[in-house]
Amino acid sequence: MFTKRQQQIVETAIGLIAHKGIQNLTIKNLALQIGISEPALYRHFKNKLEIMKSILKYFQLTMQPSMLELKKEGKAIDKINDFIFKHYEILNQKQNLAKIIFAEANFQNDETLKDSLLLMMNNSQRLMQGIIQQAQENDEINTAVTAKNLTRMIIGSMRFMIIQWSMSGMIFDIEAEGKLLCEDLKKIMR
Amino acid sequence: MFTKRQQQIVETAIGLIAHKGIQNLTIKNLALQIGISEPALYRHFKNKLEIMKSILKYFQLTMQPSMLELKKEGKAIDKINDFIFKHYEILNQKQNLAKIIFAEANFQNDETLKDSLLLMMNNSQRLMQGIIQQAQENDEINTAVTAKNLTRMIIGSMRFMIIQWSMSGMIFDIEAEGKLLCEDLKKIMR
DNA sequence: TTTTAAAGTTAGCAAACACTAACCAAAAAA
DNA sequence: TTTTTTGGTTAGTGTTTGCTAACTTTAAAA
Repeated sequence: MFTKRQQQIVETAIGLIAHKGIQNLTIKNLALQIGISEPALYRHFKNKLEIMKSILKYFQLTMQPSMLELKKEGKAIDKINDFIFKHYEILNQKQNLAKIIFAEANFQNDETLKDSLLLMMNNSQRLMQGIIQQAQENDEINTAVTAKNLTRMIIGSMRFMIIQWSMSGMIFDIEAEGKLLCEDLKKIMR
Repeated sequence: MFTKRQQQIVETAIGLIAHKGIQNLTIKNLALQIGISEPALYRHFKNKLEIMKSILKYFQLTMQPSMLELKKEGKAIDKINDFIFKHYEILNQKQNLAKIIFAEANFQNDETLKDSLLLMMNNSQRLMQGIIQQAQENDEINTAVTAKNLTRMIIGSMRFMIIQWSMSGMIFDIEAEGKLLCEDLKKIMR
């Protein structure tokens, strides 16, 4: 998928955006940070847009393990529980990624970027909603709240917690706090 | 607070960011859109950073009516209900603002911007959490879920819905959908 | 009526931007 | 061993960026 150098470039790019926003991602800064010249970057990526696209691809690859939790066999509640845990575990390991994964604004300048981000967002939302819907039919999850809104509460609260975490300078333990959130989410699902 | 021209500049700037991200907000684009020359802009704002700061001020002023709903006297559930309704009503009227109000990434390039955005975010969160906490003590709201996490679910689901709305091209009726979300949020609070 | 201040103009500047041309060294393939 | 490919380099391109100098018009104040 990515060569070692390409992965380094993508990860450095994510770091630059995480630190000072998309306007901080310039070819010059990227080359400087890595310690090679600007033209050398173009041996690994056609242009800046391709780097941006690769960041999204990197998102997808990195978050795949947590998505897979939702695709396993088993009880809906357990799948959602494992999804949340995996999610926070990964983002705790890749904190720069946590800072920009929900910053859709960074990918608004190009239509193809915007579209593929929307696709990723819709995929996870649809998957979660499908699981909840089915579990509601099986009487595993409370039907008082619609599947759509329950999905919004779960994903929304997860996202919001991650944003609070990254904006506050990662001062709290996201995995511990995520565990507590997960417990409370289970309560409203029953 | 703002002169007419300043307000026009701020609103146009919000429109530019909403349309193609922060990288689309340039002095040239701004002047072009308004129909004046670039140097004319500098008669109204010292520099670009002051325009960015004014966008945040404009946020605050615009969302004040919905914040005030939380400061009224009355039942917690009613206050939260009115807060949600007002929120969606305002953002439905100012759709460009809806597109960027939760796009924290746009204000990451400057420390002072980042700080004042964090302050605004924390304020609304603290206010909401305080109301819920008190209502839990009065047995008005269910204590099964902690006030902190209930706040995350409410604000998180609201934010997520607005992001879905703006990214999907505003294809659904946010006020109607917000009403349904509000009903479901009330259910989990009881 | 004269003076002053506010708000506009054209022309242009230095720095930053994404990217290219041309060349070179080292490693891999033939 | 020769050839080709890969991944670097220095130097430089044209364009865009935020912003300024200097001048002009319009309207309010004296």
